[in-house]
Amino acid sequence: MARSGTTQKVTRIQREKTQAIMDAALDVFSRHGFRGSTIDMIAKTSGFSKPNILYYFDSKEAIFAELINRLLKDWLEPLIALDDHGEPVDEVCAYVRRKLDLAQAFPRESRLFANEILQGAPHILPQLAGPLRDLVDQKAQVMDRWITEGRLAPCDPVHVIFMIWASTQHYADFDVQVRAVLNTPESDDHFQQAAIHLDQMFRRMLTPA
Amino acid sequence: MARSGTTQKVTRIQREKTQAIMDAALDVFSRHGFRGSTIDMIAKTSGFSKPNILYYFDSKEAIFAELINRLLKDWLEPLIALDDHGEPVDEVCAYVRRKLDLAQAFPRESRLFANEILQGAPHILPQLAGPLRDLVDQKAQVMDRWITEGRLAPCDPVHVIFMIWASTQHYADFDVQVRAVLNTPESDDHFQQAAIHLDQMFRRMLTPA
DNA sequence: CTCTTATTTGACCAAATAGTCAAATTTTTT
DNA sequence: AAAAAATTTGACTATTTGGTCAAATAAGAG
Repeated sequence: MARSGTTQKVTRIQREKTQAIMDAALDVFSRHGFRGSTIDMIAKTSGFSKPNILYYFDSKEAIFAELINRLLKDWLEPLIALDDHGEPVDEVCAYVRRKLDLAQAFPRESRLFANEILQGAPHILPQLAGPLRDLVDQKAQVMDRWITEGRLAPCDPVHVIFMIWASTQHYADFDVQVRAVLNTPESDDHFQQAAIHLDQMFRRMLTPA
Repeated sequence: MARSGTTQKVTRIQREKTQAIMDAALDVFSRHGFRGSTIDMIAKTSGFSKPNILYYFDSKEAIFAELINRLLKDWLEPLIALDDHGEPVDEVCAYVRRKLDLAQAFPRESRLFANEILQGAPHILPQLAGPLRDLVDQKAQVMDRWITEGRLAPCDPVHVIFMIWASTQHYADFDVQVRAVLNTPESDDHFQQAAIHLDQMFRRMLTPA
């Protein structure tokens, strides 16, 4: 018996299988969204039978929920790491860089998140209005202080944060479009270009006159 | 008999109904993506019966295709309007403004497009690699000329365009998240804030030293 | 090795879904 | 007002889908 959330010895097989299933599910959900994905797709991708998958997870819903909850933690981390004792412009640019690296390293996670938000965030709206908002407010306050100290150019910190999210995640979420426009079906070269571009731009935006 | 694409007199009812169906379909597809949407949802949203919808469109696929093809035209227009005889920074900022207005006025279209790209652009990849790429290349050349003339700050024009797309569409596609973070469930106030913010930022990015 | 527990799956079910069709109804034409 | 054409829909089919279950198999404890 696996499944239930009660305290129970977790076998090696359980650990490995749940991980493999979640990995396959990430593949599928990130491409097709929740409603567009089927357990059969996850079964095929992972190589396990459908009943076997449902032995480890109660439902399709449960797989998705588990995925997105783990995701949210990693998602906040780069912003948490923004250090109010650091050099303002460098700190923001370092944050941009961390977000871009995350988009490059975890494009599936980024797309999963984008899909969820596009569909109205049915699973994580509370977390957005709670922990995420609190974190953004807190870091926006830090940036406001930097502005009054004349160490950061005047701006609307929250919208700057939106701009960072948008312009970094774009390279993961709109990957296909980026590749089509740049005519680079293979290779991740454009991430290097993007890193240079974004650093340059955010420096200009935020360096005090 | 409606349906077939051959030349045929189009009745008033045909015009009105196809329009109503496409409007309902936009609602549904933009929220759930292609695979996550059902003809029944479109039927319920539009108030017509399912067979009635299939009287006007050959298939679910056909409705989606029609929607996304019409969309693509409107999508390119703001960039086409970027005038190479205008004042560089003003031109780019005007483009930003047009894109943001579009995101505010047509959020469903923006989400539909985002959904399509997220899923790998199965329906419009050729258009991205064709007309879109050509247009972007052309406008990037204009911007490159402005840079050599010293009328635009040095930058990578294509990535600037990506940045414009990302940061404007963010307000439509990630609407739920924006509202959650700003704590403004109602009202479109944040679009006004965004307009000011984006104009300020892109001016700083692109005004020559 | 043997007993117990954990894992795996083929066969199945009920609901949802894309799409069909003939018959009924409405609109337009004459 | 008829006749012809266009529109509408209830009932239907075949397929897909989320999920169940009992029986079979594999792992682990003693």
